[in-house]
Amino acid sequence: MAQIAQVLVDVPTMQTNRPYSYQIPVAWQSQVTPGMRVVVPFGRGKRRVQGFVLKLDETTNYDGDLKAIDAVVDLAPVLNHEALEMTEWLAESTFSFRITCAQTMLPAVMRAKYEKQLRVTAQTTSTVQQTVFKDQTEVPFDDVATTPKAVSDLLRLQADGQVDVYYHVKNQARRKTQLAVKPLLTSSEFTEAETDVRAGATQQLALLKGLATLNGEVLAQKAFTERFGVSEATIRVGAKKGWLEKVAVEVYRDPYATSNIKPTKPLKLNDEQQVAVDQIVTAIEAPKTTTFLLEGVTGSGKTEVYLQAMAAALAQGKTALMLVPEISLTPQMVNRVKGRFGKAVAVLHSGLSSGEKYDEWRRIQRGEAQVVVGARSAVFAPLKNLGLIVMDEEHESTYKQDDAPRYHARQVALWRSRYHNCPVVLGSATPSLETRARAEKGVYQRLVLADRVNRRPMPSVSIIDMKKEMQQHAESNFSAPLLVALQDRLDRHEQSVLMLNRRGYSSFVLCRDCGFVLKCPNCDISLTLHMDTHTMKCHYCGHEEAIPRVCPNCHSRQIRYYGTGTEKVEEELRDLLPDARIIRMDNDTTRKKGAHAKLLAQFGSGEADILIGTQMIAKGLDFPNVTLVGVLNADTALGLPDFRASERTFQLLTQVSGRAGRAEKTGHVYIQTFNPDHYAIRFAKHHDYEGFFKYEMRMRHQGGYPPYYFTVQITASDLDEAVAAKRMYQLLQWLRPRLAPNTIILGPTPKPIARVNRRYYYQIVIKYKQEPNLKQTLTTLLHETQVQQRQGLQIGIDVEPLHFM
DNA sequence: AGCACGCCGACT
DNA sequence: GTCGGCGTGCTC
Repeated sequence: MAQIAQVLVDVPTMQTNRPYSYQIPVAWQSQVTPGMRVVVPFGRGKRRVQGFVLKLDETTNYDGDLKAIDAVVDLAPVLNHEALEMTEWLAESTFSFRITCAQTMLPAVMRAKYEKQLRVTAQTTSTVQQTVFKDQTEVPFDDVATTPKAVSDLLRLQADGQVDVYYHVKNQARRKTQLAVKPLLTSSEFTEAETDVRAGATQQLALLKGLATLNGEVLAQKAFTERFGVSEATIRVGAKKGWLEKVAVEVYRDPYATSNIKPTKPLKLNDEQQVAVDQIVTAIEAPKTTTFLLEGVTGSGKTEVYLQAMAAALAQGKTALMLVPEISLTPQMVNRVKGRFGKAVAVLHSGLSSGEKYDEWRRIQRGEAQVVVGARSAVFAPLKNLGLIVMDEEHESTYKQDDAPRYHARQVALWRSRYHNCPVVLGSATPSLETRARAEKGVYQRLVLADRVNRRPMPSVSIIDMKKEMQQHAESNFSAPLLVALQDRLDRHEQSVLMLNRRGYSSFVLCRDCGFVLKCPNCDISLTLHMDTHTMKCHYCGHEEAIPRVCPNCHSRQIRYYGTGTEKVEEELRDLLPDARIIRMDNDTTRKKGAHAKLLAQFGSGEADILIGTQMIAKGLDFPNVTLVGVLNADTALGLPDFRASERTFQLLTQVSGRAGRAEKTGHVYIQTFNPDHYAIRFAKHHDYEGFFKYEMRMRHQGGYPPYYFTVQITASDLDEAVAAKRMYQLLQWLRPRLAPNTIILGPTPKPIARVNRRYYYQIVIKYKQEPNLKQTLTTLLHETQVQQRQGLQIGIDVEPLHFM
């Protein structure tokens, strides 16, 4: 019997990024298995932390005294064999801690919360009882230890044995239970009991009849009272008479319980779709680790291909995972999948409460759900026997996590497909260059849906040169042609969608006399005006202050807001088209849970003529009556110092164009831009992905960027700008001789937003073709910089970063 | 991370 | 002398 457990402890540092051996108490030796959470003592004090059992051993090569596991948190492993292996791989490939990776794979509520408490002991004197504990037996350490003096006093008391330090390791995961009625007699016994009750006791008779019909099954109390017309009071009487027992049964928090979803049937496929489905199904049945790139314009029926391929996986007795960008995980999308697969579907996205996420996760874990639809982190869904992984809109940057572990869901999906020996389908109308290039080389198998379902034509696109417009009209967000088109749609009772590209753009306050711009005191960026709260906010650190009435610099009253927010656009449009009914969708109006869906539903049912929004309206929505799409500022992202700016602009414009004319009415798109000749905009006008791909590949080749090179970004930040800069130059010196001669190192440069939260950021970008020792080199780097971490210097490594700013 | 240990200055 | 400041090393 294994008596030693290798435990990964919840202490995210470089030094503790390895398993520690613990003695398993005899009583638990048959119970503890790899993948379970445990509570272990760690460190010289009385600290206790949560940990994951990685493996069991008979022996250990640690020659000190082993400590023993304090508590076992789970009855069954929460990380299976696959997850444990994935932890190792993920930590190594993203340069993050194993414990962080393990926690990332689980619902947030399964992360332990720690509370340091002070407890009374037998030696506690009444004076201490009064001063420290008041009338409690336990107080939070931080409540008492407020000053250095108080801390040293407490330490003395602890040495005296007057107080005891205790760490609570709290599992936040809570199961929801419901009161239920459990019959204690058989049906015939209930029928017999009817003769025993007093004449006229109709309620009790109803209760007995009800209990008899249950045939021993447990039923929720609420359902029982409704079905049999018995009051709670009567149930209490029944419990007293020994007829029934009130029990708590576990229930899942089902976020979609009240929604009424109609079952859907598979649609008839066109030839291209059929070819795609056949190829994928062949790979599922083989089974074979194949990566498909399903390339299809908006409206070409990619989703139907996914659904039918997923159905094939289920038919094989396997499971299916479908990843969708957070933003397109709309009720429409969920309903479509739930309509096809019903109760087999679990949904995971950020809109769920933490309890709902936990319950959905458990349904998957227990094998009660065979289909998972979800955003980025759903890629870790504990599905067993995976038959297919689908990643819709694979080019979306939300698939990359911005903080540690900085993983890309696509990489995780590919890893899992190798583990399960199953195909992956990457779908997009505008694949990322990396993916499309791999398809070109034959690494991925390309499937193309060139036709739109029903042969609908693509919308026509007009490019409007805003430089010319500005010369002719006063400063306005709306060009003359766009306004005419909007008025025309109003007259014809058709709907319009207007998109304001917020990337690289914001409304800030500027003094027209001295040019002063109000900036965040902590960060290096201008504050954004929020009319809803009447404050200036920093989008990076959350700093908030009042809107200035006079310029803080020159005291002029000519301080105005500048730039464009959705609110300002809405205001202007109400002026220009007073009769139009307008709905605005942005972070402010959709913050509340369900607001997003509600606004879309309003627009869908024709309660408004025009929908104004940010990027969030570019995806997933499909309204047949929308015949006009306007992009107010196509090129704000083009000015950003990022080699992916063109790619993002092209993708966004193509995507938003797809919102026009999805039904029998043809659509028209107006793109307002200051760069009408930019290739990203020209190719978007002609819906020419191939043209864009070829052109952009040439640009990437010239610039030495992905997919021709791999990239790694190293960031250093410090409260002192000079320290951050100096360390980065030292790092460059250290790095250069360790890397191949043809590897390019860019920087160090201050990040475009150099200061965030009072810290100064510097970055180095490594571009390489072949660096077999890179992993080792960077790991060494992390180990060597950990000493300086104490002094406040933070080092971050991002493999294949998506944002270079 | 969080804790103990150890080495220096300024106080009862 | 000792209290407590912080730099350093270690956690099974």
